[in-house]
Amino acid sequence: MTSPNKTNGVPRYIQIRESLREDILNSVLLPGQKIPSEDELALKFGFSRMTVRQGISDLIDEGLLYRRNGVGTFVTHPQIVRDHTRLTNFLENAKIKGIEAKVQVLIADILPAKLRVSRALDLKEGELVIHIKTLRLANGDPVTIHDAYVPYRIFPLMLQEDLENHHIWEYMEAYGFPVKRAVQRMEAREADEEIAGLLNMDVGAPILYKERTVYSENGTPVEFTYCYNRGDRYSLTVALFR
Amino acid sequence: MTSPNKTNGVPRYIQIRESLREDILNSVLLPGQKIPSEDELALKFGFSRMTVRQGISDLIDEGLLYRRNGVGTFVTHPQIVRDHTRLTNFLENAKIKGIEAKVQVLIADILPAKLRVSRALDLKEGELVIHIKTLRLANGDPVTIHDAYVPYRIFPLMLQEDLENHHIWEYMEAYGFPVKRAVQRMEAREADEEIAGLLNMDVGAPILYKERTVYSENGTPVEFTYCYNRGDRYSLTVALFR
DNA sequence: GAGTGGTCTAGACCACCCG
DNA sequence: GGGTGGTCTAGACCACTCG
Repeated sequence: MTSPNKTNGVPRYIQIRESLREDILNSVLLPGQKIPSEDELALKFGFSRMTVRQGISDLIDEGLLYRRNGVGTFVTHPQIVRDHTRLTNFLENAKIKGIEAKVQVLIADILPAKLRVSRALDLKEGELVIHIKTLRLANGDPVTIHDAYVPYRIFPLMLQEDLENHHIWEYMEAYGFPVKRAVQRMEAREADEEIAGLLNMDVGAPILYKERTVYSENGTPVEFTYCYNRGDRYSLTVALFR
Repeated sequence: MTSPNKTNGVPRYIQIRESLREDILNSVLLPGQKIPSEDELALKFGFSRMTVRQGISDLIDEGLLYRRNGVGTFVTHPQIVRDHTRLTNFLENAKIKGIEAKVQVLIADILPAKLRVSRALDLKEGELVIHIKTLRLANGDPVTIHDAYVPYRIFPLMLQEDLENHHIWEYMEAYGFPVKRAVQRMEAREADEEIAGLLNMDVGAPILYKERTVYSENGTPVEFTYCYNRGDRYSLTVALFR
């Protein structure tokens, strides 16, 4: 049942990784402390050093450990809120934070892409896009307006889906285009009349304006969205690496 | 001169990596295209497969390639502006974009940390922090105000440095605390009188407000900064991953 | 079944850092 | 010099995907 490269069906580098992670979470290994050397771990687990390295590398990518050449591998100080780096959607986010989320579809139609949208989605100008405009409410208060565009060619049936209770990303994954990354540009703007009306705020009040392009696993752009967020109800946290 | 694990002093996995990168940049390998299998590459370069894998893995981390189990390794569609994900500082950024940058120090003093700052920097309340307030100008126009706080305990000599022509991160690295990551929270706000005056804009105009905590390699928080960016002159681009 | 990536080994030598 | 991570080998078997 168990193949030679696994124990209990779990790859060895994952066993090492999870064992180390547990030691860190349970304060067996403390922040700043050196963990056992790769040779020691290899000996202790009875795995080869390359396998140990793979497990450690995963934790380094996660930011839980860091290596210093010629010195050792150490536990990172755990200050950082590690999430918020992740691309999550409105419904997921609300669930995590225990907020009652609601999505109201304002517009759902199909139209030819304008220049800006076609560029972002790598389409010819005028190629059809699905346009979904939504208002998002948290605990009953409007916080965000989304103007989303997705290529009709890739998702011709998107408008038949339940867009108020499921996020389009779920459907994108089902259609074979799992969402993988996004690039977003933000700036501060004043609310115009339409935005102010929908978000229930004064004209001229500050909003966080955001343009976002979302890409699937293979790099295909699958969504371009203009977002308007209430300045006083919405903040965005991101992590950057050097 | 050349050690057995290198050729021309360059590690083999880096040779493979850069060779593949060049092929992608020069469109020898096109977006969506399958690259040669790991076995083929190993044969072609005369390196072992594990070494080839290491080179490929780097490019996957960069987002240039992606693997599909049992199928192959493919070139990502190159839409994404890959940088902007990186933590860069004002001076570096300006240099890249060819903007003439200037930093004006408004305040540089030492004082006890208030609650917010002490929390972010993991200090006791009242512990000393260095406070550096700067105005940043791009091509002569003010765009950003920074209110930065760094732990006095770690960088007692920071105020002796040339803060207008060098970024504090350079000194942090020299002191053994290389900057590695940051978490920042953003929202849209209105300019108050002080901010409006310094940034040469109207009171009530939209600004992009940002709080940032910067961490060094080992996870120590080394800087906490309040940033006020002109809404009409400044936008921030970030990448997120799922 | 053929081809591909995923995992793993049991070694090896090197470069780096520290006392 | 001794310990550490960095790089590398020449194989191996497995799991997955596709035609």
